[in-house]
Amino acid sequence: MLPLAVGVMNMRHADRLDLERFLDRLLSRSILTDAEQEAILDLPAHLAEIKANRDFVGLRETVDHASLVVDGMIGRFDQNRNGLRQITAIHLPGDMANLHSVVQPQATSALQALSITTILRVPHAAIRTATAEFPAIAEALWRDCMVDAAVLSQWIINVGRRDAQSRIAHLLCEIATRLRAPTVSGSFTFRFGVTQFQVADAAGLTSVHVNRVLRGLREQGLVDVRKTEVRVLDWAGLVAVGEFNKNYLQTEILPEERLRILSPA
Amino acid sequence: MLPLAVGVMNMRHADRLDLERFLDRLLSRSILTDAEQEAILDLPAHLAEIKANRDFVGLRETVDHASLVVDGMIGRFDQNRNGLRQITAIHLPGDMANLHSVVQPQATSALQALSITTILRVPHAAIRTATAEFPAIAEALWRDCMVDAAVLSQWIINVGRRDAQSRIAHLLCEIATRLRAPTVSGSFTFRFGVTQFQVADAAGLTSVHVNRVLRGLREQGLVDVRKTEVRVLDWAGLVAVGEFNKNYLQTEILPEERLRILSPA
DNA sequence: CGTGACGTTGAAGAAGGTCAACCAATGTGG
DNA sequence: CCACATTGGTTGACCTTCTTCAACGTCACG
Repeated sequence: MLPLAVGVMNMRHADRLDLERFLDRLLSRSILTDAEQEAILDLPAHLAEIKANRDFVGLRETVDHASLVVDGMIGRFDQNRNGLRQITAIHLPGDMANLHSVVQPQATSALQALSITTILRVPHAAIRTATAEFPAIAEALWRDCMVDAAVLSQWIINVGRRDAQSRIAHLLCEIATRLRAPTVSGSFTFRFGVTQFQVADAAGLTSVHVNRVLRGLREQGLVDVRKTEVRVLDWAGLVAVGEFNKNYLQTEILPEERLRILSPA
Repeated sequence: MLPLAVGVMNMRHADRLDLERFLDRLLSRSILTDAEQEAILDLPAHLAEIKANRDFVGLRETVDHASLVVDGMIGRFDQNRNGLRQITAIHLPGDMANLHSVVQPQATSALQALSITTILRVPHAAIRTATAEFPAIAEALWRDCMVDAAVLSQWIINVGRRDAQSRIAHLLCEIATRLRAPTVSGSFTFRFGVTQFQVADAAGLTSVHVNRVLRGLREQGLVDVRKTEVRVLDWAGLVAVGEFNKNYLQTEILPEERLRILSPA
């Protein structure tokens, strides 16, 4: 029996670590008391593994849990009548991929793993119980959804008003920043695991053109995008080409700027 | 003193009517008790008139009130380094243009009136008081923000994966539907007041191309877009060209599908 | 009756898409 | 361990869509 018990212990420990990452994200913008933080870490959850290119939430499906990304990447997909696909959002480890489903359980777009991905499913029921007891948690979750919305809105200007090179550079800058990669002025590397097809779906381009643009970026000494990793060669240059300004990601909110408005601490 | 008193009465009455429109919007998706509804109708507010093309919320500005559109149209603007502008969202009468500012007061994009517009400013402080007393109000507001986010995500597939004709047709269908214009199968008309420049900024095109596409739509007998109004000639045709499916707008939620999850009624 | 904002049109060019072929890496079954 | 299939990447030739630039038209308003 011992090995099983240890296994369960490890499992619970791992869940808590992943929830901690989500909690950190909330705490970077909102203020929560110790009891509230504990309530989030105590959320029940179970791990699941999703194979690449598999929808795990279908269009118009009604879900009863939110999905915390643990490892890998998830895309939100829509498509037009010709079957042309468009990724409208990308979710990275630590993100709750469909937090909005807590108040709006019917999905308006599909969720698909971009590469093999592990998620932690958190039941809506548990989240609702926590928010009912602690309204400040609802506020923190609402605010988190609003950060996602700000990212959506940048995505619109990206596909609407930037050329292919800028667009892809911006996308790479955003992912590097959200992954908290060490964006030093020189060169650094982060894991990627996304095909050129998927980049095309995110940028609203064809994979053929993505291929050519990536070559261009490589030849200019800005980035080298490989199948498994991205090697940034000139961060400052990439930021300039992508017109990237990380302000909208709201990752660097000072402690005194964090908010708690709907109920006193 | 009488005329003044009547004036004030009318003023208060008018405010309440406008808040009622906002409340109707909330009630179409959320369940609120009589007391909660009353709390929303009692929100303090004051009218303001905005001239066309005037920013009334600047980028990175911190606001202390939300803006309910009473009449006219408001656009959310972003722009790239070359000054190319992109409208990322349009707000119509009955919409709270920056409801998200309640939990996130620093604006990540600017708000500008598209034509002469009157708004009702509702102080954050009052909204916060109402949500603190009634958490279900917070839930309804959060859900409303999520509908806006679903619209943003459709906007991405619009600019990312549709050609100019589809894109503009989709935009017109969305506005007609959100205005609750009588979208009968035949022809009907709705007020517009948006220049071709602004349509171009919304669609991620140039105004020259918008002009040509509008001519094409007119010649196909689908719509006639004038300066002051849009005359839809063949709604079904326009919907087909724009690949428009109003599901994402969530305007037709049945009473039994409306939600109230974070606190009991 | 001018002036400015908006709409309209044409000609030329650039950005990106389409089609098609081929290559490289990985995985799989015999 | 090899033959083959599959997936993703690379490249070229050609074509379409949209942009750019520039001019001119038209309507409303002071």
